[in-house]
Amino acid sequence: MSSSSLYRRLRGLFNHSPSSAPRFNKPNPSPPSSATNKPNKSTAGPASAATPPNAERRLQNLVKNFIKRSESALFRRRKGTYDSTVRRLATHKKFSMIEEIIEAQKKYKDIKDEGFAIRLIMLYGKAGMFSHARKLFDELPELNCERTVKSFNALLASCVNSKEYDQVETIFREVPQEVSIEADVRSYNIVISAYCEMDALDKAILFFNAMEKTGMEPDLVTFNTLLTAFYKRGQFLEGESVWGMMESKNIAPNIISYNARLQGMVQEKRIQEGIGLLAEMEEKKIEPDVHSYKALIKGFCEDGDLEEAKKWYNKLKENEITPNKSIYGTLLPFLCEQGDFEFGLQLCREAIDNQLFINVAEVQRVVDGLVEVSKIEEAKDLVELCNSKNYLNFNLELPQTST
DNA sequence: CTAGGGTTAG
Repeated sequence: MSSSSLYRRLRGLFNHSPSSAPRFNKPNPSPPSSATNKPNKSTAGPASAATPPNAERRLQNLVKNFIKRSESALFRRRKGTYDSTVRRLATHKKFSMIEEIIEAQKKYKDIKDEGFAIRLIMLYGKAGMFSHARKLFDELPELNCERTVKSFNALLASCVNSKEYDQVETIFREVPQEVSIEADVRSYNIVISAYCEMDALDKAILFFNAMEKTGMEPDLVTFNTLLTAFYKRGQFLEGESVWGMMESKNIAPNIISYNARLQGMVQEKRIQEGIGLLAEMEEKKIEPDVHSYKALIKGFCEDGDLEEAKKWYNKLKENEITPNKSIYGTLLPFLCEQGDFEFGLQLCREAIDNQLFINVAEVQRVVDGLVEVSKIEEAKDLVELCNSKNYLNFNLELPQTST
């Protein structure tokens, strides 16, 4: 099938769908729109729900230390520290502190490096402070920082990260003209992913088509964005269309593409096809990962097939993949439902070995089940094991038994 | 600077 007929097919799908007006998600619940922090509610009354004084002081110290430490050039390369500090401040809605930290970075020569500037723009975006991101972007020339499509993309991504969805299109359309920058494939990908996040897949496809019309070639990321969006929402046929389009363009799917399709197949109850897809991945030397196995395990759990679910869990282990919390979260309730508490016990022990945060209710269910089948010693061991782990913060108890 | 992902808060 030619690529253009696939395009028509896909477009057709959308023309006939009950296409609705673009739906914008609610704006960020607390987008700081001005440069100043809102005064705390605590001023309105006695010690209420606002940041407690101790926490407030800790955060102030955090900011002070951060600014002090950022005098060191070595420190300024530590992206992770910047990320985690801003994330922490953002969860406490300390936007003026974030501004303080980021503005303090502008006095270092690093700001002439576009990469550094991009990091700061992205930090504002992740904190939900898009207007600050925009301001910094506008200031780059006077800070002697070269401004290319990369910082434009950072600005656009910040817009999406701050969930200022209604601004994305305007930014995409207007900023390049204002500053003589040309959008690239990444710019398009960011806008497409924004539409997908908004659940406006019809707009995503329209934009995808528009992109093609300008002669811009979609890449692997473009396709993965669309594949994930369709398959995740159970629009399997549309996903398959996109997959076919990707093939016709000779873009080789990677693990992300395959996992998206695998999840789509499982959702469609086409588990056997999914197993076939996993085999295809292996043939192509794209090693299935924890998410690939998770898809199959989930499928078999939903199918009530205990043997197959356990089988795929064992295959995951054979391939030396470390299960994550989602594997246990999928399997444990199912094992309890099926009365396989021994296997449940084994999984709990493993999860704890791996220091995973498992769900207390799930573990309690295993404990109760073990007692029900008179495996009192095992139940007791599990209770003690869990309660002894500080990180879990559990306080499990053995259910009463009639002796 | 763009794609998925079962995550603490400090």
